Amino acid sequence: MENIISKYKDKGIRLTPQRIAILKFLEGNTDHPAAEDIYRKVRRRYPTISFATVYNTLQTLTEKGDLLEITIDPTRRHYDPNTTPHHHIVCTDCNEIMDVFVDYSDVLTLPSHVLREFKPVGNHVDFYGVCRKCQKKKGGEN
Amino acid sequence: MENIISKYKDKGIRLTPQRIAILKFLEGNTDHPAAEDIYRKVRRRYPTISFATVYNTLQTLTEKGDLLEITIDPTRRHYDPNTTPHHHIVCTDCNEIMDVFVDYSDVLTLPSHVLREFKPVGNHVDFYGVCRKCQKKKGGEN
DNA sequence: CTCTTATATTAGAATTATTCTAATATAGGG
DNA sequence: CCCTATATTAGAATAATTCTAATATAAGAG
Repeated sequence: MENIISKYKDKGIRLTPQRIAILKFLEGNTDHPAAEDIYRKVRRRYPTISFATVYNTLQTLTEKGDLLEITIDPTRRHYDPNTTPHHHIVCTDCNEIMDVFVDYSDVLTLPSHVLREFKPVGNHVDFYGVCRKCQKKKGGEN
Repeated sequence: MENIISKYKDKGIRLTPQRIAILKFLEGNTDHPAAEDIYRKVRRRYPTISFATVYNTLQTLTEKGDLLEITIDPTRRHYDPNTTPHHHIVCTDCNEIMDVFVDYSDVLTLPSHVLREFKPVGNHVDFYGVCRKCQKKKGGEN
């Protein structure tokens, strides 16, 4: 936590108690929370926190490059404090998301006619699968 | 168009004029339209069509496996009538989406600890880049 | 060709995620 | 300890999608 504070002291972002709570919740979190998950958790300690604060903070962190927005669930944005390049596998049944730490950048090459139209700046692989819990659930349905 | 009709005759989906109009709009379309794009277009010929009809039809087609939902723009779902496995590159500036027809399945392997938790069923690569139009626009900003 | 009914369409309301607003509060440098 | 630029807040606004329940119709049966 001290590290969080020192990390942001200079970046021109004010460390309010609400922001510190959000940062603490996010730090090391691998659950890929949505804004509402963060709101629910932080509200336990700061009952008057508003969604605007949560969204503002998430946007600020994203702009500073300390948070990634994950667009893999069509119903809501998820956030990932791990900003090292990595990928995700989502359960097609329950939408659980797991990290995939493999660097595919060498093999994800683009054909020249695409490169003629786009200057690539990054990539992200969405894997789809069925998690163990849902495999069991489905097996039981037969 | 005859092909569309015969294609759906048996599938247990009724061919209403609205659905035919949606199918015709989608057939061969590579623009990755959102529901609203489809609604606007079809409304020109069927001014009373409702969003419910558009969404219902898109869902039906998706369930029949004849349409793909693309989750790459956090603000809305896009649809792709090309159901052969392929990928997309999105402009980070204007959100234009272009198809990428490359089969990466051989190289997109997953580590064993992921395979222990998930049974993979597919994958999709999101490439991010800047399209030519926006490159020019940005160049002009300096 | 007409009847029948299961299925589709419709207008509009409801829901849900996200953004906006404008009034109030406060972090943190001086 | 002040000052003020920035943050927080409640609540309204917006926008995509889903729901509802009344009405219409595709298409198979006769």
